Amino acid sequence: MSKLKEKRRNQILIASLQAIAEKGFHSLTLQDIADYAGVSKGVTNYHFKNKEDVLRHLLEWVTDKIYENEYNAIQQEHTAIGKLTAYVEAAFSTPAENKRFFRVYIDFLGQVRHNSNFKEINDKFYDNCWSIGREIVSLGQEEGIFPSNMDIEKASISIRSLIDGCLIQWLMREQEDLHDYYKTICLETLIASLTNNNVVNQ
Amino acid sequence: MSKLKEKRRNQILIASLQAIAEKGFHSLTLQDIADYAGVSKGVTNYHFKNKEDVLRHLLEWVTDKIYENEYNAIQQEHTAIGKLTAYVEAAFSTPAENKRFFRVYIDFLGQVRHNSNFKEINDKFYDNCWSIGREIVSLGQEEGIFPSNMDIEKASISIRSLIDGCLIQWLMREQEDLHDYYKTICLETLIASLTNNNVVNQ
Amino acid sequence: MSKLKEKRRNQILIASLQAIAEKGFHSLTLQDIADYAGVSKGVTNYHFKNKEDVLRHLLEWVTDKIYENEYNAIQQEHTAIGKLTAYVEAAFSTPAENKRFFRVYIDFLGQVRHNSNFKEINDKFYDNCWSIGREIVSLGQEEGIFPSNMDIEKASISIRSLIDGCLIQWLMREQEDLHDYYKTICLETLIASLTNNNVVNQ
Amino acid sequence: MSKLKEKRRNQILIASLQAIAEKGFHSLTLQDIADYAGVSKGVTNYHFKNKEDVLRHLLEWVTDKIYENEYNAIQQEHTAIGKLTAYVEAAFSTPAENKRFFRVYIDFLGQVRHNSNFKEINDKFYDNCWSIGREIVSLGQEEGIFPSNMDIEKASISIRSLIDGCLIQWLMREQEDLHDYYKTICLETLIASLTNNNVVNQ
DNA sequence: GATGAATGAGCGTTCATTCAT
DNA sequence: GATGAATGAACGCTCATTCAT
Repeated sequence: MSKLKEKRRNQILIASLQAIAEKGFHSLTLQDIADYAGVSKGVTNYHFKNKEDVLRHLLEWVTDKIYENEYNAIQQEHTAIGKLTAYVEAAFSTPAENKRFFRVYIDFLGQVRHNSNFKEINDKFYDNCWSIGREIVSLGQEEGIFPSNMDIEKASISIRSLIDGCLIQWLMREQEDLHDYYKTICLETLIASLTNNNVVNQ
Repeated sequence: MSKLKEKRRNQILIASLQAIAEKGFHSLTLQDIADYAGVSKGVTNYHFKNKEDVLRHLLEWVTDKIYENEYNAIQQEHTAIGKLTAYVEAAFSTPAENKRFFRVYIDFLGQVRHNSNFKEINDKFYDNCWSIGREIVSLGQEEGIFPSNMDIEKASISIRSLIDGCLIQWLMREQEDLHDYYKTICLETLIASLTNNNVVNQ
Repeated sequence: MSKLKEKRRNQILIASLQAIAEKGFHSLTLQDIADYAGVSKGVTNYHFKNKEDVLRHLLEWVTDKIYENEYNAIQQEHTAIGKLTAYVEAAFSTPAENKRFFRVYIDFLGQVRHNSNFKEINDKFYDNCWSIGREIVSLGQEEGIFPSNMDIEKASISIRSLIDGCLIQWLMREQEDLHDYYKTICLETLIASLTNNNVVNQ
Repeated sequence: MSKLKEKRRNQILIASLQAIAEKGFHSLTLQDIADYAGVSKGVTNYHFKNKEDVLRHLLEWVTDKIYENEYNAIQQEHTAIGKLTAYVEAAFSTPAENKRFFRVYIDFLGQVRHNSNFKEINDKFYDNCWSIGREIVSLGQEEGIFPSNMDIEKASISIRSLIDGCLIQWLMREQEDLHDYYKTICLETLIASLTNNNVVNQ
């Protein structure tokens, strides 16, 4: 595929992201995408097989972006707590960024069970998230601040679950000023659960 | 409102629940509702203002059901751990029940930000959930198994976040056999985070 | 199916027939059908599965009408030549009627190879036509005016082929005044071929 | 027009013929033509005014090909029956060739009445066919095997009608193995009708 | 000469909503 | 109370045509 075509496709994906972020997943029309991209109605179908194809690529793009952002963040830190903090910071990002990306992601969740392509992409996203969790937990165990008998798989699953759960609850409440509050809750709860020596996650 | 009218409305709501559980939120048509309810197409519009009105009542009904179920469960227990366990057990319910109710609830989440009625209902649901959390955390502090300086508000928020996060991740993976696994992870993580004496949730 | 529904469906079929007769098969839109039927655009899809379903029923209706008309005509006569004459007369009908029905039929022919439903209906039409031919040829042989060793199958095929060939050529020339001329040619050629004692159709 | 231009136009016409033969007249797109011709999408509009212009030239090309083939065939023979046989042989050609050319021709028939250009081309084709018929009938009368009082115009019209009628019926049945059967029926019927001394075509 | 990205009118189809019965 | 026929706006999608390169 040519550079130009690739650029056009990205332009359409970004337009779709913006359109969904503002108008919502379910009311998204091809006309919306065209309008946000500043092109004509037919362009989307010219560059993508169909609307579902756009959404699939968008989900992949969004989850990749979220993961990359989080992955890069934890690489900057070299302690378990440092990485964990960076992870949560990256996941929460800023209120604006979060709405732009994570809100669109939530819209996709409802579609996962109706679209195996979406499910596949989400499964990959989970895999990526768990790998971040494993990296943090392993390091914490090496550092001796996390119990050595802690089940890494379980822990990484619970980390992502709590992050998603907190983000969703924050987003649903639509109070931007609670952003820091939820971020703190998320991080504190993670630290508490991971550093408990009466660990049950075994 | 007459008993008959009330009965008809419930019949329609249950039919809608079933229809969404099987066919999905976005492909739900009034014809579907009528088919599942075994009535004619016009009935829905006769008993509800419009489709959105049905969905609003359904969301209310579903969140009430989820809450009631969880509330009743914790009333059976009289220790913090007992109540917490009962809470998670009730939230996870059975795979089938969970799909029936929580999957529909996830479908609604994407709509919350576009519909203030939906948001209001979800806010009420959160309030209810937090009250369950508060009850458990308070009792745990009285029992002395949870740190006395733990922030009850934060703890109750984190409890619900983790439950929702775990449920969503489990549902998205579509592997029924992981139901117990996720339930265990959820409960163990909650206990670990709540019983940590190096508590940071303060 | 109720009487009323059946009536509506017929109304739509007749509207489609008229629309195709005037505007052509390929430019026919659901809006055209609605306009000709004097109803709204959605009606067609309410009473038929889709556009193709309308066309299928229309082809069946048209071929049935053509056959019935021809069948009834030959029942009025009791000699081979009388029946043959009646057959050709009925097939040519009047210029107006012929345009209304046979022109639409020609439009369908191009679709037969792309639609097995259409092919099935056309095959049935051919079967019906051949049965008329067989009846005439058998009677002619009994009367002794057609060679007794004439192959009835072949003869009935050639009869319908000539009728269709003449009708198509007449219709393509779009000279209404040639209607009688072509009808005469068709009948004379049929009689000539069927009464030739140096018969080769054996 | 330059040789190159002429060559390109022929390339496009042949590609169109192939595309229609395989995909059908109504689903033919300019993209199809480009694909079959192995050129880019814009080429067709560069060498032809528009799509209809391509089809017009294609119809002309196809009818000319059919006629030429038939004309050349009868020039090889020198008796009426020989020429008639050669005519029918040429018209039926082989199953594959017939599908390639005559099936496309049938697709055009439905358009004739909506496009005066198409009609003109078809009228010319009929003229050519009738001239073949006249040549055969005249020779047969000279040879004394066809009645001298036979109407040459009528006879030539009936000859082409039967040929087209038989070809269409054979094509519609989509049974390749009936090719010889229909060819035989066509020829035998023609001979029977033309050699009948009780001739009515007068 | 040739390309193929872009356009936008127009298609078939869906479906919430209305309303006569 | 209940029905379901009818409506028509709005959707995803196709494709002939245009035109900058």
